[in-house]
Formats: sequence, C-alpha cells, structure tokens
Amino acid sequence: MSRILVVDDEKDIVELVSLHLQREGHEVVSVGNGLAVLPMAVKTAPDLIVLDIMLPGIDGVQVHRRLRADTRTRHIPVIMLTARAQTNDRIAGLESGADDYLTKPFSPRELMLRIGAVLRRSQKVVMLAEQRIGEFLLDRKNMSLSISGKLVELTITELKLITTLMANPDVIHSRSELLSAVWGYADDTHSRTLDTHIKRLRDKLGDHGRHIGTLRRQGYLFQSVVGELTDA
Amino acid sequence: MSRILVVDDEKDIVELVSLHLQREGHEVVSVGNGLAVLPMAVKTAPDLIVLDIMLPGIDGVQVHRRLRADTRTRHIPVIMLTARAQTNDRIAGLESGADDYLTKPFSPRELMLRIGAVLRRSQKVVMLAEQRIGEFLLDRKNMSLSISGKLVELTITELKLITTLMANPDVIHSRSELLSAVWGYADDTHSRTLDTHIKRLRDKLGDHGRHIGTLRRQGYLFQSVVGELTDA
DNA sequence: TGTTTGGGTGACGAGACTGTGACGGCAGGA
DNA sequence: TCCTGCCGTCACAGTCTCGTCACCCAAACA
Repeated sequence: MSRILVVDDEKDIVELVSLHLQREGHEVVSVGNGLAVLPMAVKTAPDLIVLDIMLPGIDGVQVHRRLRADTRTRHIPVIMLTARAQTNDRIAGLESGADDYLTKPFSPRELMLRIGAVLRRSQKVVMLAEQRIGEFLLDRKNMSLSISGKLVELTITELKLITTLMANPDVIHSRSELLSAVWGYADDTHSRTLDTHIKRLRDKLGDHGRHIGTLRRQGYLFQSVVGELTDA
Repeated sequence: MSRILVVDDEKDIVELVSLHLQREGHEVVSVGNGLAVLPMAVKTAPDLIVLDIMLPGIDGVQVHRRLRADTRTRHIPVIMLTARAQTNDRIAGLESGADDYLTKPFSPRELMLRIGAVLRRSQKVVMLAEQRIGEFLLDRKNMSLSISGKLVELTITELKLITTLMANPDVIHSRSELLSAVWGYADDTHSRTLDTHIKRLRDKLGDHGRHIGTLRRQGYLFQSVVGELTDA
C-alpha cells in the first residue's frame, strides 16, 4: 500500500519491522547508515520514514534535519525511534519536529498503529495553486484574484467569499454554506451581512460581477458563463 | 506525450488532426457525436479536448458547458473549432470560456501550435492544501493557521508573511524578498514596516514565536526546529 | 391585482489594521 | 572599549473594513 523507509543499524529491528510492514501490504526499503538516508529517500520517495535516533556516525536528529532541509524529502513524515534510557532523545525526537516517536523497546503492534495513524494523517490533499475560470484567475499562492491579468484588490472577506464560490463554479452555494465557509457561523441566515459582501464583491468586479448569480431562496453561485442563469 | 480528445463529426478533419498529433507524440482519442463527449472524456481523462462547435444534434457550446459542469472534466482545457462563416460562433467560442479557438478552415500547423500553447499554459501547479511543520498547521484552503490544533487569528498581512516564511522553512528570506512577496514592494528595505509585522506575528504566536528567527543583515526565517539557529 | 417574502442598496459608526517615526538596545567590528 | 549599524519595541493616527440598520425593489404567490 505505502512505501516505507526503515532506518536502523540493528538488523534484527529492521527485519522485525519489515516483516510486520510487509504483512500489512507495505513496501519496505531499509538503510543502516545515516548518511545514506537522504539519497535513499530521494531515490525511493517513500511515504514515511521510520528513523532510529541512535545511528553510528550521525545521529537521527541530524538525519532528520537534513531530510527537512531538502525540498525533495521535506514532506515525508518521520517516526523516530528513541532509546528508553535516553530521556533526552525523547524530547529531541519531538522537538526535531518528527511526526511521532516511539521508545525502544516497542511492540511491533504499536509501531504499526502509529504508522497507520501518521500515514492517515499525512494523506496530503493537493489543490491547484492557480484556478482559472474564464477571465478569472484565482492565485491561491499569493491570495489574490486577477481578471484578464489585472489584479483586483479584495479584502480578506471578499477573497474568502469568491474563493468559496469559485471552488465549485456553476454550483449553488446556500447562504448557510457561505456563512459557514467564510465566517464560520453555524446558521444565522438572516442578517444582511452576506448580501452586503456579495454586493461589494460585485462592485469591485465591475462588469464581471455578473458572474456572481443569485438564486432566490437558494443561494449564490459563480457562473463560468454569463448570460441567463444555467438551467442546472 | 499528452492524451488529446478530438471531437468532430467530419472524419477527414479527425484523421488529419490525429495524424499531426500522433506525429508529435500525442495519444489521440476521437468522438463524432456530441453526446458521447462527456462519457468519453470521463473515461479517457484527456489532457486537452479539441471541440468542433458544429456538431449534429448538440452544438459544441452545449457540450463545453456540460464538460465544465462536471467535476471530473472541469479542468480539462478545450480548444474550440468554429466555422468561418459564423462569426457569432467565434464569439460564442470565446464567451463559453474555451481556452482557445480556431476558425475553420485552419492549418494543421496552427492547431499544433495552439495545442502546444494551451498544454503549456495548463500545466497545473499543484500545492499542498495543508502544510504542517511541527506544531504549525497552515491551512491554505481556509487561509488560516493553527498551532497544536488551536486556531491563531491572523490578519491578512500576517498570514501572507508567515505563509511566505513557511513556504521554505529553515531558509533565509531577505527583507526585500519578504517585502516583495507580502507587499509587492520593489525594494524599500528601510522602513520599520517589516519588523513591526514580524513582531506582531511573534506576539500572536506566543511561545512559538521563537520559530521565527532573525539573521542579522540577512533576513528572517521560519525555523522548523527551535533552539540555536541552524548552521545552514 | 394585492400581498408577502427575500434580496439589493446606501449610509454609518465602531473597531481593526496598517505604516511610520522615535527611541532604545544589542551585536559585530575597529 | 567604543562606535556604528541593524533590529526590537512602542505609540499613534489615518485609513480601511465590517456588520448592521433602514429602506427599496422585484419576484413569487394567492
């Protein structure tokens, strides 16, 4: 299911862990030398790294830092294995920003559970850095909107509003949905707040404000095509 | 190289276009019936669709709308083929939000050029919807930052600032770089503006403010690990 | 046609946000 | 040790932003 890189110089541990991981359907890559971790991680692009803090030559924290410093390995979650005796390692493991840690000796079952948890947690959700609908270009990276290449100056509220609408163009967004997405309100569907911001947004968009449609008693929507409202 | 769906009821055109596309290393799928476009697009997930506006039964604009209305095909760029005689189609092709259009008859070379341009333009840049560094969780979707699950209320300026810093943790961001990224300033490296916002940000982060480090005469950085400054 | 309901619009005041200048302090170099 | 340059900190005033209210208008409905 996932590819996991196990870093430990103790062959027994590597074998034990590998066995359990493979039994759960994971692919295992292993390395015993700390200096080989980064190259191996780059080469195999694992979904998770199990990293022993005690390694000959270079310690795990250093290895972890190098992984974090490299763009290619930065996003890979790491579970630290620390020795029971060294309480400091425990702290180091956490402080170094590892996604989780485990104290040796550990039960394979616990490691499996933690790996499962971290993998679940690290299911990265990707989004488009830029979204283009007709003349509209939403730049999520720079948190800005431009129309036909011209930057439109929006306040944070307006930006959140149009971002929500543009996330699903031609789909009706109810008042409560928008209030929830932009303001975090539970319901309160009565005030004029939403209407006012819709108006401000439309004004700033000028002619293109027509892309924001109203469906009476239903909500608002961003229309990718202006004209009559889509019959959807 | 790319998979391209060609939609036209004229077999000559389909063959001509296919020939040229294949010559450039593209994979070609074709459909003659407008109603079959959406299912085919869903099935084959092409990187681009060349769509004739004149189709028997259902016209290209309608087909385009359906493609746009479906989440699975929404992001696929479309090049419209319009007939010379119908000037209105030309406008319809543009207004419908097609990524480009071409008037029949066209030279295969021009179509190839436009396809190349659209493909290049549509190389979607993906980003992580959430970025996690230690206790920090940057939610780009909701434009918010939380630390250990607790939401930190930031102004738009502060948010842009920490977003920029967190985009490349443990990397020094010069004053001019930050001023440019957050404020769009060209240089103006002298005012206290940046310092003030850095301070406000640190204050709001509380203890975690220590993650924002200062490198005298060099700039600021987001440290994934607190303690001494990284020697990088 | 009259009534009801829901959205559009404009104005306004409270409060938030921002950029700046003054000043102090620390670090690095002479 | 002193000096200089750079950053931290603070206070402040101007501006922006936001939510609300009152009122108007149009659509839906009886």
